Amino acid sequence: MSNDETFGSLLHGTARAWRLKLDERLKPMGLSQAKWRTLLHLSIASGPLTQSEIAERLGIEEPSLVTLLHRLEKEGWIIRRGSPHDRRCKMVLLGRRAQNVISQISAAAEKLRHELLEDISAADLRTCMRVLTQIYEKAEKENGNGTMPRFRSAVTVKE
Amino acid sequence: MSNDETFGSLLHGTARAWRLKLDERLKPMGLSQAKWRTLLHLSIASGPLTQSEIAERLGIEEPSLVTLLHRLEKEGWIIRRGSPHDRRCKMVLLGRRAQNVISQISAAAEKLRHELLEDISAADLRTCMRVLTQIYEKAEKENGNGTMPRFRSAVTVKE
DNA sequence: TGGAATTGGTTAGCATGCTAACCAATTAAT
DNA sequence: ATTAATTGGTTAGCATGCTAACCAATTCCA
Repeated sequence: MSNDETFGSLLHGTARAWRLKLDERLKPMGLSQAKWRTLLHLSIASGPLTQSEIAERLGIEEPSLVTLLHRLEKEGWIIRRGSPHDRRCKMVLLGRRAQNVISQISAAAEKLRHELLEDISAADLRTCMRVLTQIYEKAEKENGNGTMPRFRSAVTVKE
Repeated sequence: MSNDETFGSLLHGTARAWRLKLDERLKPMGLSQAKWRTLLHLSIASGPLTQSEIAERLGIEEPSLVTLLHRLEKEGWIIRRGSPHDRRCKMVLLGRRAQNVISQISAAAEKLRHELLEDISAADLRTCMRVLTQIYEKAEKENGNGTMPRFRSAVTVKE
């Protein structure tokens, strides 16, 4: 009868476990996932980003980002300044405090990824990523939802 | 340099897309994911569950469940009643309203699962589930976290 | 060019998760 | 048996997500 939600549950649970694990490690430096992901995207970008650009990369809605940025700003992680070109926009850039920990964030994320994936063969990992990408694209399609994060040609294994 | 968070991001995004898709379909009947999952677990269980049992199955903390049950109770989905055996416990059972939609919930969940997975070969799906299970177990291990949902021998494909 | 549509950001109000701190009931230990 | 520890549930307070409604600036088009 298949009344358990096997795959969805597994997918959800695994994503959650991964997130919790990283949160747990980054908590000592005062960062949650929402925060460190924001900082990481800012550091990867070439130059400051607008809020809508950040929201799009994080895959969250603008209003969610607003409060997130409020917290980050209040805690000195980022700086917001108006754009001279478009007075609607606010450019977001990394504050002093953030610049000093970006490398630690990346390192921790990478270390965790390595730990969690080390036992998995490259072939299996590729298959898994391909399947996830397929599911993702299927779920996103005809879904009207314009704020999902984009994945580049994601089938690239770095282990 | 691998400064993007490929796998974690993909995992997270896919889980999110799946969840949003189902939420979207169940919203018309007044149900969010947290709610329908609770109802489904109650319907699967043989007899009423205590709150801590539900929390464990959902993989959330007790306090999170309290407010969730409050909402469900207020809306007539469930009933809470004290246990005669252990006066600390509250038994939770499905209300009238829920009994009438359980089958629709399962059907919608199953339909979505089918849609999202239909293009994927059984072998790939098995591989993917095995990988996810491995990651899950690794992430959960030495993690002290006692409230993660348990996955049975999850490598069973139902497509 | 001047009104209409779009875009960027905000606030308000809610849903859903968390931890910390607590009470009451039960169970374990001495 | 009485105290200590554990367990089930709650409240308080916060973090993080959402939609709806809104303002202001920009862009589009007739």
